[in-house]
Amino acid sequence: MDGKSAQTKALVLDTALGMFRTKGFAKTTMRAIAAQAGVSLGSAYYYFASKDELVLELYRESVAEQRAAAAVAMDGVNGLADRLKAALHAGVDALTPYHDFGGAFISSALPPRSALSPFGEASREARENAVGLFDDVIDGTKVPHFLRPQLPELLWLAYMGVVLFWVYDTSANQRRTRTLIDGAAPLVAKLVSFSRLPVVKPLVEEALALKAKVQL
Amino acid sequence: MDGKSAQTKALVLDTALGMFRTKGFAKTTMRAIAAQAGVSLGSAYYYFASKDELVLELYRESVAEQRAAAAVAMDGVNGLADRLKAALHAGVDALTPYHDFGGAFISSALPPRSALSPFGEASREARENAVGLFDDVIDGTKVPHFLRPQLPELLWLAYMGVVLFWVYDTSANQRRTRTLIDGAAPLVAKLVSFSRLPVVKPLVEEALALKAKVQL
DNA sequence: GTCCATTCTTGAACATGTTCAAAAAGAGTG
DNA sequence: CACTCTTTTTGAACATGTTCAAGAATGGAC
Repeated sequence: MDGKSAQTKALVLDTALGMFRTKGFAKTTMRAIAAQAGVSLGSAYYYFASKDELVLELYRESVAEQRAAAAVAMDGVNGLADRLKAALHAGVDALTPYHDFGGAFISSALPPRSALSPFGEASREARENAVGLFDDVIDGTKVPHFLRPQLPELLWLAYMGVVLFWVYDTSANQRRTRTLIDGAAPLVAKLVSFSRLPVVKPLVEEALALKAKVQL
Repeated sequence: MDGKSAQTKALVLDTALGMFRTKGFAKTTMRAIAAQAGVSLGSAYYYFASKDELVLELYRESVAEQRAAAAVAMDGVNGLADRLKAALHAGVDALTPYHDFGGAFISSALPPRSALSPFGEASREARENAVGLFDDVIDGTKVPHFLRPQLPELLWLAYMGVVLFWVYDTSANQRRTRTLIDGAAPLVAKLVSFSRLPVVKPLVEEALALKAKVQL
């Protein structure tokens, strides 16, 4: 963990991320990463146990980028619908460079055993960061208090769905995803606001109870 | 496509599926499949272009099993909640042998480019079968007619979510998934029935419109 | 039966993620 | 410096999915 080794690790990581961005995930070979970084294949594996671990770093970086971009985009914006819209668009914007290898990412990320799994231990920090993004979204909006504690996580889950949709979205500039965001954000906001109504509230409470009961 | 070749193909497939079930997906090698089936590696690849294609067959088979099992389980059961519950439990039951390599399956299945993608062309037949399952579920229950055409596909989407949850569910016998089904089925039924109410209906209609607008 | 085209079979070769034992470099101790 | 222990580096070796060119088997046309 000394100066020298930390430098090498960072060098390998930067090289890898750069190559992922330009060549895509599958086409970027561990050998090529090592060569370009000027270290041996074995050295690359000394610092990163697997190619997936490299992607995990990318994931962390991307989550941080998304949160930062979302914070900027929401600045001065009021109301849940608009804040949500701004945050999601900013998030997707930040993801854009990775669209081409989104499939590969999902393939590595979703399997439960994977270190990358958004639900797993290794990515807890990143996940908390991502859920925190939706804390930021809610911040300063009116949310029924019985919903408040669970809402960020629910929104994060929904966002995972949006990201999944985005991965599949081959329309130019992912326009369909934009349409989805523009349509879904006001819907979610209405749903949240309607959750106060006597007809709806029990339903929502039942759903929340189920979520708690079923939670990992 | 003659007698002989069809036989060889079926032999390879059966061998593969059997080995997937007993050894798991990752541990089952193309070489081992070929050897056990008594053909050369190249021959196996003559019939199946990739290991994934083998999994696609497994998927097709499994969907058919799920639908059949669900039909039996729903026999004589009335009401959306109960029919849904029965169908989902039967579906998950049919999936049980595959739980161990669910992760591998997802990893192969979800990437958009994959022949296996549940949303892709190659699996259209299986998907239609799966959506048809939820046609069976609705059959004979009271559903608001403005919802009726879209409901099977929506339920299928939700079911995809349940399956994803199931893949991650490491509790004994996937008990958490069972809990989820038992809780979610009545919720969905209530939601469907409430969708008639004047407060809720516009929301649902907006959601349906968005779905149509965004659809692939 | 002979010939040709198609279908099927084969195993070697390839690419790439990963492992590992050995060696080199570094750091601390006397 | 000499010795030892740890950290780092290395490239060969391995496993496995996949490709491919060459050959064998098959089936029809004449």
